[in-house]
Amino acid sequence: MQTILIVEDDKTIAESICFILEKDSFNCKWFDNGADAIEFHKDNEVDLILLDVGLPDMSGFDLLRKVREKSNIPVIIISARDDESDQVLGLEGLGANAYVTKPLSPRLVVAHVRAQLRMVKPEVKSGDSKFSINHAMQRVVFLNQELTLTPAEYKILSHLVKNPNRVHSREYLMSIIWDRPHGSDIKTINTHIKSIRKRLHELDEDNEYIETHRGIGYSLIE
Amino acid sequence: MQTILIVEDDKTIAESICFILEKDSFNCKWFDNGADAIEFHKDNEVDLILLDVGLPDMSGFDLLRKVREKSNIPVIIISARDDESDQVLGLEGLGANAYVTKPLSPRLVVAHVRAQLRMVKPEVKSGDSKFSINHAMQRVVFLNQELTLTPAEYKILSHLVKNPNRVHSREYLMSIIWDRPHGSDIKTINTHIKSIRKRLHELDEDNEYIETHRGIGYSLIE
DNA sequence: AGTTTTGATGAAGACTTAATGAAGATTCTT
DNA sequence: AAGAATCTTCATTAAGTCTTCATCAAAACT
Repeated sequence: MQTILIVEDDKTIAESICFILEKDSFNCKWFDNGADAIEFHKDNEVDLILLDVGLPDMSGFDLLRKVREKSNIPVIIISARDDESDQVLGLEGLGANAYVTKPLSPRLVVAHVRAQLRMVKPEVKSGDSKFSINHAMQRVVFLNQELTLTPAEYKILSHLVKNPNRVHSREYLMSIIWDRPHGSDIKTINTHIKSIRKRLHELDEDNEYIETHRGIGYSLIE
Repeated sequence: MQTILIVEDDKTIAESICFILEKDSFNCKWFDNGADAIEFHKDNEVDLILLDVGLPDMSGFDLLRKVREKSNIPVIIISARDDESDQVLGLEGLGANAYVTKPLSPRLVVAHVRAQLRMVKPEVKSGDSKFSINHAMQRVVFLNQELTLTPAEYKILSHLVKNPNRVHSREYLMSIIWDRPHGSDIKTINTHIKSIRKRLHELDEDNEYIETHRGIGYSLIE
């Protein structure tokens, strides 16, 4: 599931876009101000940002600049101003990837989102991974054996398998386990990772597949 | 040199876009009809297509369909019609990557072109630097090897890599390490730099990449 | 050259973060 | 409601990291 971050102070617009995106099975996260959005982006995996340039607390361009310090994900700018110089500044100078102007149709926005994500994810499916997922059975297959996992373990490991070779923050992994906010300790993840590692070691003692990234989280190595 | 294919029957528009693109050191090829453009695309390397949907001999969407049979290069659609359903059809159905409507400013078109090409070729690094950043893994890549860095080292080095050839004061580098004020000795930076240098020397003994600027700070030389 | 200032270096100790094992709490099943 | 499985928390240990300090080396200044 891909996460779209929408930064837009107009609740109506945000909600209608979210509605369509979620129907299209995207995970949609809305913020009505830049500061919270930056905070979220810092700790979470975001696949694309929809950004209104006219925010109450900071310029959308400032936000884009901040985001670009950390990642290269596609950013689609939403603007009321049909002003060319703004567009050029956003696109050219800061690396936004597309530009839509208000009034906008949610369907068009979703089309843009899809167009961008299609570029970014060329779906790298290589056959030589030691992991695969048996969706129907809700099992992770490791070295041709089906692992016996608890629900939480399955959620974490299958996500790691689907997105290998990148760091996943503990916060993000937490959000995968529960559907709704749940105020429990971040260290819970350590324990789940521990038990996943234990199960992997039962089938392959010698290798470490889950790597710890101090201060951040974990990644699965292929 | 990257080649842009322009398919546009309005000579004035085509010429002004070509003019700016070529000034921007793109190689620009113009066709006023779809058939010739398809012919050219078949036998030549094209990096991006600018496509007017209102062509005399065939629908731009038909052309896009033909192009997509062969390649996945970015296609930017130029349209006089500001009609949503057309946009969605082009973007979603056939895999266009961006959409601009007439009347269009050549500068904006170039901005879109750059935005798209940046996505496709993220590894174009002008001076083919020996450094790059693997965001997903939160690692700095040096001479094609991923460096093992502590969090503080990663923060410092990745910042230097993103902003090479300029001096960064110790104070500033300190501020990068911590989120909140932290009253510790400025000389801490020296120690971090020392250990970064040590790691770099493990992969390249002979060169010094981090330069000391007495009384100020450090810089990374590309 | 001699003095002063600034940076490099290596190592020790303080501090932070993660792994571990086990116990308690919660949820699910029967 | 009992029992089993699972999830979360906790205390402890282990590992890794940051900062400081003392000492040495290099550069700048007189």
